[in-house]
Amino acid sequence: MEYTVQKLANLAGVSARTLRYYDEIDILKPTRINSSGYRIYGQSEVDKLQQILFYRELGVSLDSIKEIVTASSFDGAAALREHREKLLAKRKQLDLLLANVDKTIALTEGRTNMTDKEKFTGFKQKMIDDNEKKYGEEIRQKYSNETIDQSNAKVMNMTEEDYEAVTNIEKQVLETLAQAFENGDPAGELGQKAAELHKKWLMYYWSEYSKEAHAGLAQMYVDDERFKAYYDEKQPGGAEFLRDAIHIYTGMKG
Amino acid sequence: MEYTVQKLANLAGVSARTLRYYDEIDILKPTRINSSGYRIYGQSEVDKLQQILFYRELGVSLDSIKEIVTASSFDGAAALREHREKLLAKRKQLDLLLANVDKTIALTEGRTNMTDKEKFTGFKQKMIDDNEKKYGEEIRQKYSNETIDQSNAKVMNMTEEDYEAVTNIEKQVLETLAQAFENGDPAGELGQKAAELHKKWLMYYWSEYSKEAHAGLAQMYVDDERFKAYYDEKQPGGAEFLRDAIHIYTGMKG
DNA sequence: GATTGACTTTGACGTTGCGTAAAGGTGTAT
DNA sequence: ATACACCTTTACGCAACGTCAAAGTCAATC
Repeated sequence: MEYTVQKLANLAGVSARTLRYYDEIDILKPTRINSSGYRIYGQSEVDKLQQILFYRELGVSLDSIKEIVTASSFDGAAALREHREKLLAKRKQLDLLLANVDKTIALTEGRTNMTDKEKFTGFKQKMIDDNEKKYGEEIRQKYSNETIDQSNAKVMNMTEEDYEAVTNIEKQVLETLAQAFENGDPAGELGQKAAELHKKWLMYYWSEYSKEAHAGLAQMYVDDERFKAYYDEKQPGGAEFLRDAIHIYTGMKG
Repeated sequence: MEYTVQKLANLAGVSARTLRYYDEIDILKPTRINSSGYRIYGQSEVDKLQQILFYRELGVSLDSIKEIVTASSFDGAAALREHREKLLAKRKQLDLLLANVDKTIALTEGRTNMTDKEKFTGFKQKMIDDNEKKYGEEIRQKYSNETIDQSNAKVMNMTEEDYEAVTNIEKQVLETLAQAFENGDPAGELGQKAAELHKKWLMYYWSEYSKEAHAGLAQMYVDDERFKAYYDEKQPGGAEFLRDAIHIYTGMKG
């Protein structure tokens, strides 16, 4: 049985454009071109198309499908396992989004506009997510996965009062840091107060405290551009100063 | 505090390009342009960007975000509820994909290439999925959700022998249909045999049988281009013929 | 004051998987 | 002869930017 584009398209439930595109990207070529320039497909193309569409249904990219269907020696199972991991990650991400959306709906219901506090909340969440994306691997290597997940979970479960409190403490950290910076001594009273406030702030995110982790985080504030920018915003060098203060406070060097 | 693109970009953790793009699509304009043509952002822009990024994190499209942040009267909660539904649907789809991938991995493991039977399986699955996408709403209105879900579940749980059997019966349906078509009478012996075989085939997909549903499905074979193409492939008019035969077999008119 | 390096601008193409004309040729039934 | 349904290639459009490229600006350094 031979098919023109439309015939095959109807049979397979795709558009003729799709078949032309598959021809274009060398993923499925017709058996031959007839005298009028028409694409003619045969049985083996039908079979191949079935394969292609099957993988497509699984969400595999056409690029990957190309590898799978062209290289017969290609390890399809391995490709699928890899793809499976991606799907799992995607679903996890979706679950996070859903939790976030649910919470936001709960927060906004009854109030038409968001308060500053809520805006800040979203920002914090974003920072965590961004951080996870950019430095997820590094951080998850330094700390354990549980630590990170627990931190995220703790943020998710914060009450409104918690948010208020954590916002307040964060402000205090920055103010104290600014004062201490003028003073110039990380080991001084103000510097150590800033480190202590920072620990207090931290405990809204972490479920358990260790001096090592605290010192490590402080070092990250300097190494990680994002955090550095945040603490350096008022005074350049603020991140380094805070790190030094925390290292003295914890008695650690990172 | 005033920011240039990069400054604001660093603060917010996005790229400068993103900010220029947001300017371009009128979603976030700078406060002013300085004498050198530089974009200068102020505090209110920072706040607005936070809002934008927050919604973006939730997976809302920039188009929708635009509506949310520009029209203050816009019902953000309703938009989020709608978005939530989309996320749920997406996750459901993901779960289906995952189940499918898992099964495929299990099937292919140990065998390097897929057998024809398996190819067919994938194709059937694809047809079901496609059908669900294109006619999901219609069909789910005609039949109950449970009917559809059970059908899909039944397909998922078929054994290899089932596949063989159902493939065989499908072939028989088509052959008998072809013979009956030559004969010309849907009410004749062959036409009624085709209808009976079709019922037998159907029972591999449905968990319970009703004449009404069978007759309705037969009508759908004519109304639905995809199915029509399938049964019309050998003989144009095949879908209508089968419908008539089934309507006589069930004693229904659809 | 000239150079360097880090910033800024606009413009424009690339990404993914096709949808959707547009402009023209082909096949067949009436 | 004409209509109509098919086929072809070419090419823009979509979302949300990434990534050069070419050219101007700013602050610091030689």
